[in-house]
Parts: sequence; C-alpha cells; structure tokens
Amino acid sequence: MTLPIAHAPNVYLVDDDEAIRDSLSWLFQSCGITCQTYASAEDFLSAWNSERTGCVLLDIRMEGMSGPELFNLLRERGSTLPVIFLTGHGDVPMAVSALKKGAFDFVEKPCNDNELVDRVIEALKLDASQRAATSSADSVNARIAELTTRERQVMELVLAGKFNKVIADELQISMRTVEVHRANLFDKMGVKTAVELAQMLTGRR
Amino acid sequence: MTLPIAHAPNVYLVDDDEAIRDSLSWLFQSCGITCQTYASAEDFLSAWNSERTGCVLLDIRMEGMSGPELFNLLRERGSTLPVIFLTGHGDVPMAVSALKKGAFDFVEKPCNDNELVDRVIEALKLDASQRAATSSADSVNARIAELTTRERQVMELVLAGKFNKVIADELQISMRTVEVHRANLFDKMGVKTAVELAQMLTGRR
DNA sequence: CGACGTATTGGGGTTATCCACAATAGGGAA
DNA sequence: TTCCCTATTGTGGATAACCCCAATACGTCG
Repeated sequence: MTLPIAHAPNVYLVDDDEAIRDSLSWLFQSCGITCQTYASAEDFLSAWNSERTGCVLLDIRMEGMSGPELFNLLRERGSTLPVIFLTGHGDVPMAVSALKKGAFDFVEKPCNDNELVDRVIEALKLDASQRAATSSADSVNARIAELTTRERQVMELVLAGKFNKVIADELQISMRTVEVHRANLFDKMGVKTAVELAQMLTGRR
Repeated sequence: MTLPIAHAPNVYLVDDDEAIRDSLSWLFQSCGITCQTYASAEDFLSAWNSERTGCVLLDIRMEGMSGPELFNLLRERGSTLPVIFLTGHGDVPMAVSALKKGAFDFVEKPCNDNELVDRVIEALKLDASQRAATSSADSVNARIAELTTRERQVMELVLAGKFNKVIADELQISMRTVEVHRANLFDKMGVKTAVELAQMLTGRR
C-alpha cells in the first residue's frame, strides 16, 4: 500500500477482498495513478478528510459498513468525491439508486481493465473541475465574509440596480456614507465596477 | 387512447404490450394524469413534436426501434423530455448506461403502482421547471437577436465593465454614438442598468 | 423616388459616480 | 486609556452616465 500523497489526485480503493485490492492497485499504479487501498469502509473513513482529492472505488457488500452506507455518509459530510461502485452481485435497483444519489458510475466485477481505468480517469477529471469551481466559489464567499454588515446591505442594493441616492434613502443614511461603503466593498470584493460585482455574484446567492 | 391535450403535461407510454398499456393507462388516468399510449417507438415518434410537455414511460425491448434507441433519438433532436425506462428483463449495464445518458429513472416491471406514480409526478415537475428555465433563456436570446451588430458589440464591451469613452475608442466611433447604442440596447433588452444586463446574461454566453 | 431602419455625430444640460481631504463617534482589543 | 475598526457625514471637484433636440449618410424595400 502506497503512502498517501497529500493534495494529489488518488484513487481510494475500498474493498474487503484482498485479491481485488492487490490486482486493481497494481493496475492503477501501472497506469501512473496513485492508489490507496482500504479493507473496510471504516478504515477509509478514519483516513479520509475533505482535503483528499481524487475518486473512490467502492465495493458494495463488505463486512461492517456497506459501500452505499459509506457513500451516503460521505455525501452527508459534504464530500463531492466521485464514487464508482464496484460489485460482483449487484442488482438493477441498487445500481439505479446509487446513480440517482449521485454516484459517478456503477461497475460489475469482473470488469474490463481498460474501461475501469477510463472511468477512473473521467472521475478524476470531474473531481478536479469540481474542486476548481468550488474553490473559486469559496474565495468569493470568503470575500463576502470580510464585508461589514453595512457593506453587505449596500451590496445587496447595488446588485438590485439601485442608485446611491435610493440606497441612502432605504438605509436611512446619507448618500456620502453609501458612497464610502460602496467604495470599500468594491475594494474588498476586488472589483472596479458594479457590473463586475454582478457577474461575480450572479447565480449564487 | 385519450386524445392528446396540447400544451398540457402528459405521460407518453410507449410499450408493445397491450396489457401494460391498458393497466398503466388506467392507473394514470385514475390519478388525474393524462396518458397517451403508443404501441411502438415509431408510433410515438410520428406523434411527437418538441412542443409536447410531460414525460415518457419507455419500454426497453420492443419490436422495431428499441427504447434506448428512441431515447437517443429524442436527445439528438434536442428533446429534454424526462424519460423513465420500464423493463421486465433489464440488466445492470443497461440501467447504468440509461441513467448516465440522462434518463430520469429506470424501473423494473412489475413495479409498485404508487412508486411509479410518484416517479412520474417527479418527472413532470422536472419537465415543467426545465421548460420554465429554457423559455426564459429563449426570451433572452430572442432579445439578443433583435440587437443590431453595433449594439451587440457595445453590449459586449459594457459587460466587460468598460467606460463609454473606452468603448468609443475601441470601436473607433464617437462617445455620443456609444451612448446612443447603449441606450437602444438597454431598451431592447428590457433593462435600465448595466447591472441588470449583467445579471441577465451572466452564466450563458 | 420616398419611407424606414441603422449608424453616425454634435450641442447642451441634468444626474450619478468617484475621490481626496477632513472630521465625529462608539465598541472592542491591547 | 490608547489604538483600531466601523459607521457616519460634509465640501467640493473631476469624471461618467443619461437625455432631449437635431442632423447627415447609406442601404433596402415598396
């Protein structure tokens, strides 16, 4: 078992069958994909934290916590890590339920090595793009968090397309004060115009 | 078979088994859901047009065109109609493939009536919300289409947060002309401020 | 040819925005 | 208590945006 590489894309293989762990682990390593293996859902959970990037290959039926249970737990904890289910004895409702809950794929063992690697690569790509999206969203949220209450209030009204005069009126403060808050929040948000602010915030919120 | 109701949400049931058509048709009608039945994919296709709202219940294995083939064809033709696959002899790869291609659900026959109705209701809701989203996007696109070339050019630069002076410079026209185009395009787009325009267009384009 | 739409520009005035300089006041941390 | 952050307001000027009135030029469609 390879040592985890921090912040590097990895495949986390969770399966209680040692033969599977060994053979798939070898498969991924031989493709240049770092792979960590876990013999149980509990083992994976104790090693997991939200910083881990990559994707999960998850057996359905295991001693202790099952694959779907682990999957649900990860989603409850806010993880968006792509999960590919692996199963030797899956049925249609199980597959449908997994995919509808957001699993990335559902593969029956034994499976074609090349296809599995392809699916893993797709999953790694998805994780990378999701993380890029979240991190840009996070930086925006961090900036919003730095605003004072007044600045946030002014921002809302600016985004509503209102004039400083109207904003001053609604907040019961002078126009000059609105101008100051406006300038400060533009500064903190890293924009120079209201249009940039709108583009930065439209969609979220 | 009930006559199609134009622009009303309907269930389109495509199955070559008359007994299924009759029983499910009765089920939906009794729940107040309009249902049209088709004995083949070809029958459905000849009746289908992109105006039809609702969802499709689609058998997998049929004489002639199969369910998945019809599904692919609909997607190719730009339909986003939610499709629920119905099958008596489905396997896991088939279910996985269907869902990953965007099927709404994949249900094995015989199925629980209440669950099926629930799934259909969810699908109808999805269709309605998708249509609402598309129609608002369409109206925006229609407005953009009404703009003259110059107006579109000016709009781009306004959305880039540039001053009229800079826009005039880049387009090699006078500031006054930019102001005119700007006012006209705001008018055509139905907005009063650049912020509203940005919110209307951010995300698309 | 004349009407219409589009693109262009100018004058001149009002309103809004942006900013620099300057100041008062209350709450919390050192 | 002093320092810092936040909120507040004022004066005054530079810049940008918004609008009314008015006009020229080009191409298309009856």
